[in-house]
Amino acid sequence: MEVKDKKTHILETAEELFAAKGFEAATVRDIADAAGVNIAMISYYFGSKEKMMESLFHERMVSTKLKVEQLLSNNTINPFEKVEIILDEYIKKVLQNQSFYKILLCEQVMKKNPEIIKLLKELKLGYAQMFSEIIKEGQKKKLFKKNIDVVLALTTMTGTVTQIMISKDYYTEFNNIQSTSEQELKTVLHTKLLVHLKNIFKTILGYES
Amino acid sequence: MEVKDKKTHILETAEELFAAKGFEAATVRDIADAAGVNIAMISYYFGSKEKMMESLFHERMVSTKLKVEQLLSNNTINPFEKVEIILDEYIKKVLQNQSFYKILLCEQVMKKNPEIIKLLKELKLGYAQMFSEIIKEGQKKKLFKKNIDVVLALTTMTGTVTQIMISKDYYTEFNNIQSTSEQELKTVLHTKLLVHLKNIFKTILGYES
DNA sequence: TAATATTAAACAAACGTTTAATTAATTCAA
DNA sequence: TTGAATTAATTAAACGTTTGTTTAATATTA
Repeated sequence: MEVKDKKTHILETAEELFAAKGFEAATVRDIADAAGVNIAMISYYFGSKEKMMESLFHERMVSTKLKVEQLLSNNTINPFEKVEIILDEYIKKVLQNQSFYKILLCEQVMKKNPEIIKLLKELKLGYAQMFSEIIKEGQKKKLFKKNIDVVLALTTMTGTVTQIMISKDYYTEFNNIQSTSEQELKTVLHTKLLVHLKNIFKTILGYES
Repeated sequence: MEVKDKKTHILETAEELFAAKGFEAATVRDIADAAGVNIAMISYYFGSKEKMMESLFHERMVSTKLKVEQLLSNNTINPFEKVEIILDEYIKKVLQNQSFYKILLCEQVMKKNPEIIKLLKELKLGYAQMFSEIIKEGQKKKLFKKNIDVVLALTTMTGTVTQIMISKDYYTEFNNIQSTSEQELKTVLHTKLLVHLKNIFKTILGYES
């Protein structure tokens, strides 16, 4: 196996264990064993357990920014359709990368690692800035109402999706959903979340289709 | 100091440290030092660190149930007003007990302690059941629309409020809010959240005032 | 006097990290 | 293309700390 593949493999293993047990409870021995490598390889490759976590965040947060900027500059799509795309992409992203978003959630609670806090802040404010421009565009075209609270709107998006992720067992149990596969459940949740959030955002933005 | 006061004091100290550092990272020495008691007192009073955490959950989750049942049986309040009261109470509760709700969030992610999972499940399903009855009442009176997704609605409530709690720094920074005190910020957030969620719930429930 | 509360010290186990030795891979003049 | 020289990867073992918990002695209260 190539070096980069091996690093990636360790990082993916660590990601799952961090999400399942938490950063402190997931020991380097756990991770090394699960990844099938010697315990010393973690210091060798990443420097330390903490830096391994930072590597994970760098790795996962690079892919987020690109698509969005293309979306912004596209003038053939109307503002609410852009919002719909953002909702769709975000839901997809969270459901497909649940482990990372669980870690992200806990890191937001603790705020312990300064490097991660910095990354998170960039991401959040960047996201808000971008969303803010879409809203301005919609307001200029008289499609959206005035005085929209950008952060509060985004909070409802991230909050709702994240909350479903960590409590989907209750969702399936309360609604008597017997999904055959995990992938099928994701599809159901994606659809329901999208409809739900689209309606909410119509209200938030004052948009009438 | 009385025994019960001392236990409570240790539990409150532990609550803050669990929220700030996470369960694993907050050591019994940290907690004992911060509480000003000998380290052995934690095993003496609670049995273990894990049981101390369970004690905390028992303590904090008792107070939740009472008020709600009174609300349900009150026939002088119309269903949407009941929803408004639930929103108001929930926002207040989270903002006033942020440490506990941070811990709660992380525990929902990890799902490690079976005793806590059990408590959480009871609480969540109970809450959904109660909310479901209010909705049925509203539907019977033709105030609410049909086919309302109870869990998804509650998810937006808990998700939005929780998310604001863990990212209020971004909220204040993006909106240039220079609050003089923490209490004042809570008041502002409470008001904004309540208006925001009321509007969302009008949409979700199909309620027109 | 008996039960309870509190203490400092010690406990074994587990933690993240490092070491020093060994194996594998790469480099490059002959 | 070969084969010694150099670098990189991998290992088992050990490192010093720190972990949660317990002990046995002492102080306090009932």
